[in-house]
This record gives sequence, C-alpha cells and structure tokens, in this order.
Amino acid sequence: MSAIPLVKAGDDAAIAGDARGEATRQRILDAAQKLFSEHGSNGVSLRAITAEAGANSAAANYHFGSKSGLLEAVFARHATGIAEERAALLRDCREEPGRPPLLEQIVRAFLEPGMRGRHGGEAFARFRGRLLAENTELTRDLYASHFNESTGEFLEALQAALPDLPPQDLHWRFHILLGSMIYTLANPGRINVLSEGACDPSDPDRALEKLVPTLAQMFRNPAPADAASPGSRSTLNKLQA
Amino acid sequence: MSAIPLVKAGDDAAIAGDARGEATRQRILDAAQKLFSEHGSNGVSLRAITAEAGANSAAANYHFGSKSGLLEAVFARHATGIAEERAALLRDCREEPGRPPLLEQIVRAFLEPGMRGRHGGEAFARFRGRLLAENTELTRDLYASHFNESTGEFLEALQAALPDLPPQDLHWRFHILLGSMIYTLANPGRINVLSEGACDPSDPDRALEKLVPTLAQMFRNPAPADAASPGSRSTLNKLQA
DNA sequence: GACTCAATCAAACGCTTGATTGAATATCCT
DNA sequence: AGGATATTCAATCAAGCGTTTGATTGAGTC
Repeated sequence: MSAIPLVKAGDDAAIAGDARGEATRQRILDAAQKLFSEHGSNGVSLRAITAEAGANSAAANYHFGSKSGLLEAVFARHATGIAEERAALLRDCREEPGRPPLLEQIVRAFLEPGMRGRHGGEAFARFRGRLLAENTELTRDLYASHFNESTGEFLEALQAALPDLPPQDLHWRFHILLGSMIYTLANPGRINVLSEGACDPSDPDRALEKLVPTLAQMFRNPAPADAASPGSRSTLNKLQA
Repeated sequence: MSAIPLVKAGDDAAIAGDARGEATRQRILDAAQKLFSEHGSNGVSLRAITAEAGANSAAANYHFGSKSGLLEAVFARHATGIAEERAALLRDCREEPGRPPLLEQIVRAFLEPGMRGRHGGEAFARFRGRLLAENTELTRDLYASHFNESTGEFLEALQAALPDLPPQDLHWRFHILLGSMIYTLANPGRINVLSEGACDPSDPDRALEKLVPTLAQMFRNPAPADAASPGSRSTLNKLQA
C-alpha cells in the first residue's frame, strides 16, 4: 500500500486501468487545465481542482503523484500533438509543388496548431500562456523538451526562406512572433478596453487572420540599417537626466 | 536633534515618520519587487519578503496593510514615473521642428521608459511582466489606472502617423508590440536556448535597438488584403517592401 | 521627567496547503 | 463464484500561510 501506485506515463497502464479510473483521471486533467489557466499553478489548490472535477481530494495525488506531476500531465497531454501537427504542416509547406514555401504558410503552420482546433483548444492555449509566464525551472523544461525541436525546424525554414536576413534579426523577429502569440493566448476573455472591440485576442480565428499576414510581412521586411535611429536617439536622450 | 519644522499632530505620518521607518519601508519594497518578479505574487510569502528585507515578519503588514497592499505599492512606486516619461517623450515627438514624428520615435517613446533607465530598471520591468501574466482583477486595475491614459495617447499618435491603416489593424499591431514588449520584460536572464545568443532579451539596450526599428517597420507596412485565410497565398505577391 | 507615538519585535491566531493513511468499494480475470 | 487489483473515500498530518496581537523601543515634544 505504501508503495507508489502512481501510473507512470505508461499508455498501457492507462488502457489496462478500468473505465472508472480513467474517467476521473480525465476529469481531473480538465479541471486542472481550466483552473491552472485561470489562476496560475500557484493560485490553485489541489483541493479546488479535485472539487471542480467532482473527485476525492486524494485523487489527484493518487493519479499523478504530486501537484507538479499533475501539471506535467496536463502539459504533456496536448503538447505532443501540437508539436507533431506543427511539424506535419511545415513538411507540407516544403513539399509544395512549385516555389519555395510562402512565409504566410510557415507562420500559420507554427501558430495554428496551438491556437485552435483540437489539442485542448483555448483552454490549453491559456494554460500554456500562463505557464510560460511563470517561467519556473519545471515549466522551462517542459517547454524545452516538447517544443524545442520543432521550433528549431521552424527557425531553419524561416532562415531558408529569408536568406538575406541576418540570423540575429531572424531570431528577434521570431521572438516577437512568440511574444505576440503568448500574449494572445494568455488573454482570458478580453483585456484591452482601449481597442473597443477592434482587437479581440480571445477569438482564435480572428487572431490568426490578423497575426499571420502581419507577422509574415514583418519577417519579409529588409533588415533595418543597423545605426537606424542615431538622430532620433540623440534628441530623445536630451530629455534624460 | 533634528531641525524638522514643527509637524502638526497631523495625519501625515509619512512626513513625520523617522528615517528608520522609511528605510525599512523601502527595503521591503525592494525585496518584494525582486521576489515577486522572480516567483510571481502567489509564489512568494510575506515572510520570505520581510526576511529578504531584513525586517520583522509583521513589518510588511504594518507598512502596507496587506499582501495585496504591498503589491500595489510596489507597482505604484515606479508606474507613475513611466507613464509620465512616456507622455513627455511623446510630446517631444509632436513638437519636433520639422515634419510629422517618425514611427521609430513614437515606438521608442513608448518602449524606452519602461525598459531601461530609472523607474526601477530591469527588476521593475520583470515585475510588471510577471504581474501582467497573472492577470488578476487587481493587476488589471493597476495597469488600467496607471497606463490606460498614456496608452490611448499613443494609439492616437500612431493612427495620426498612419492615416491609411485601418484602426483594426492598428490595434492588432499595437497588440503585437505589447506582446513582444512583455515577453521581453518577463524573460529573466535567459530563455531561448535556440537562439544561441543571437537574441538576448535580458539586455535592455540591445532589445530596444532591435525592437524599435523592427516594430516601427511593421506598423509602416500596408494593411494586407483582407481575405487572408481562404487563399493564404494570394496575399503575397503584392508587397515587397 | 512625564508623555506621545511611529516603528519594531516575538509570539501566536485560525486557516489552508500538499501529502499520506488504512479502510471501504468497485472492477477485472480465471 | 472468489481472489487480486485498481480506485475511492474520510480522516489525518506537519508545514506554511496571511494576519493580529500586546509589549517594547527610542526619538521628539511639552
């Protein structure tokens, strides 16, 4: 009894488990994903999660070993699918019959799998956004182990499509892409009162429609002259001190 | 001992407060800013903060009333200065002798005050990033009350500089600007293993050097043809800035 | 020298946290 | 059917949480 009944990431164990156990397991994952995405992993108690899932308070520890084990499980449940779909879409870009892949295609191949469709949908998207913001060692490891490989492929594809863009600029523009994606994902419902409905990040389709062409075009812009703002810089610096 | 002018037996405890009290107050603010920015407001205990500050465990509640009171105080300490400097820099853009202000100037006027210089420097920047990610009602109110006004002015200035850009696109591009700024701020030390030093968000000067021209250029791009999603390829041919 | 009062302190309050236990119960296999 | 296994349950644990308390300090005022 005192031994660890923890069901490891083993898929066969999940299949072998009876229907009742698997059902509450999924309900706990759903509840955790929802509450984690709303309040962050530190803002929610295991009790609140199991209550939301209609399970006993000990159920989370039984099924996932610990709170961080539950967090890992919530992440892993959909992250793999996203990475795989990204890779598949990127492959489709390359195999396009004629010319080199369009930037819009590449950008969309990166953004779309994580922003809509299956793979948890909006709930998992917000969950990832929150997690990325927390930026603990655990979350960094989770992201790295699930996404680093496919992200590297996208960087290569972008560089191949933009041979004249210095790698440094390429990385910064990808940084901007990541930031705006995460900022979009993290927005629950709505944020920006100022936009008065003009910009609604909570609608994934609309967000993609706007982000993809804008970001693709941003990638396409030529690298700015490096000493781009010497004039404006000095005028601005005057005011300092 | 002291030459303090007669302090009316009044309520201004802050003025009447002796040097000892004000010093620990500041130490607590510094410690809270640091620890909040590293672990989020839910990830740090008041005890850890007061310990870091070298103060008694009750000191935080004494000086700030509650944990959220402390959070508000940390935020308010520098937020006002940032908003004011932003507004001042934006005014300078408008009063530029010659022609309409450059987009680069406007973008820099928005980004620079919050990313370097005084106003708390990197520590406060990370603090804001973390806070924005938490997105509670409190943090949303804090941001709205301190930044909404000046942000609105920037939106107006950008729209004036880009009269042909539809407001909707304007707001989405500003959304991208915000997202990349916050993503940059939130990065403590380092994140992206993939960039191998090509993109180091923890260096504010370097980040500004890259973000300002890239984002300004993004604003300057013409609005993409609106039928974006059905034929994501048809939008390409048009632009080759 | 008596008095005031912001500031500090050690100690405790009531409560929630993540985790564990052992008994009770459902499910599967032969 | 029956024994093994997997799951649920109520109860409990130590630890940590934010906050409150009453006493103490020490500089400033009368």
